[in-house]
Amino acid sequence: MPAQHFDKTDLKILATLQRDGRLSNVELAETVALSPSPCLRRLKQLEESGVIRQYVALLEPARLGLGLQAFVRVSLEKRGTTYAKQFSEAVSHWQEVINCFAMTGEMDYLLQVYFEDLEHFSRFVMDKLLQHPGVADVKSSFVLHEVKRSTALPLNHLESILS
Amino acid sequence: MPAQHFDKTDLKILATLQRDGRLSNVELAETVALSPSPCLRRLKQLEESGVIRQYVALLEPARLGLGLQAFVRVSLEKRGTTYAKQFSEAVSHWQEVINCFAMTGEMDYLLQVYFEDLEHFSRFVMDKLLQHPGVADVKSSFVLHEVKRSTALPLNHLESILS
DNA sequence: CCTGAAATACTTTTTCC
DNA sequence: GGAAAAAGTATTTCAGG
Repeated sequence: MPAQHFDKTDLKILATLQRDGRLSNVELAETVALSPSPCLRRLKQLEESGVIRQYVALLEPARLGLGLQAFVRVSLEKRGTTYAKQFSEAVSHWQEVINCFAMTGEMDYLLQVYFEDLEHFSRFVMDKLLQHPGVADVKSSFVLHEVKRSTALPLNHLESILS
Repeated sequence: MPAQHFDKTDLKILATLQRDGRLSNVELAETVALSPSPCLRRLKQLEESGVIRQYVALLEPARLGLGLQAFVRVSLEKRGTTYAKQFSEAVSHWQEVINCFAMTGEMDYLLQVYFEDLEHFSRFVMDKLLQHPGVADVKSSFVLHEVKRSTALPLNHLESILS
């Protein structure tokens, strides 16, 4: 699954949809300087190839009462892969956890989590994380403010590949 | 900007759009068991109130040649707020940086970054991060694999508020 | 591989109940 | 909140360059 062949127009389409995922095909075609039919052809191809994974609405955490964002570093006791599997399974069910990555370094997992307040956070750590079998260590850092928040991946490294 | 008043239908709309941001109003209305007109009324209101921040397409990093994901913890020398402002400004221009948070704890900033490979990563650290005035320390961890990847915020904590 | 045009099908929007 | 009508767009296909 290496990078396929994209031309400039493909990259424009991807860049545009990363900013506004609700554009109609006609609007998209305009912004990438193409007529609707080839634009739609390309779009379908990009969707089917899996480069475009999903279209989503991004919500504002603060407006939903989720005023506290944190990153939690978790390490597990090493007993084969049993704990790891269990932990992955549990994480996928915990709704506070938006993202979870298995990491290199001192900690095994990095969790990105949202909470209403510190009490909510405390319950999460006490009742879920620390109750979970194999969890050896938990360290948390809280987000003071968001300097940059985005979902858009860089694409310009692909521009050099094409003419 | 605390949580406004949402009823069950509002929450269904938000939950649905978090999963599929391209649904038309008619489709959305069907899935939340409402007719199109009140559904559109609610949607517009949710958009204008700012709960819905943006609609985006999510791309697949691996398909774009971005096989290396990392979290970089940065601390700055403490000299008033000058360095902090400069750093925030720089970060917003660095395309490798998807997210940047000012944090509590040992490190001042946590950066989520994507790279083609280790060489690309190395250039970023050497040429950008370490060249930047005031950067005192840089520590990196790499993502081994994604256990959970999402953009959907939890909403069920709001359900208890309503009847 | 793109353009343009034409037909078809939907969606949005509005008004009223 | 629902229904229906009207207007406006989008999608899709096809012929042609």
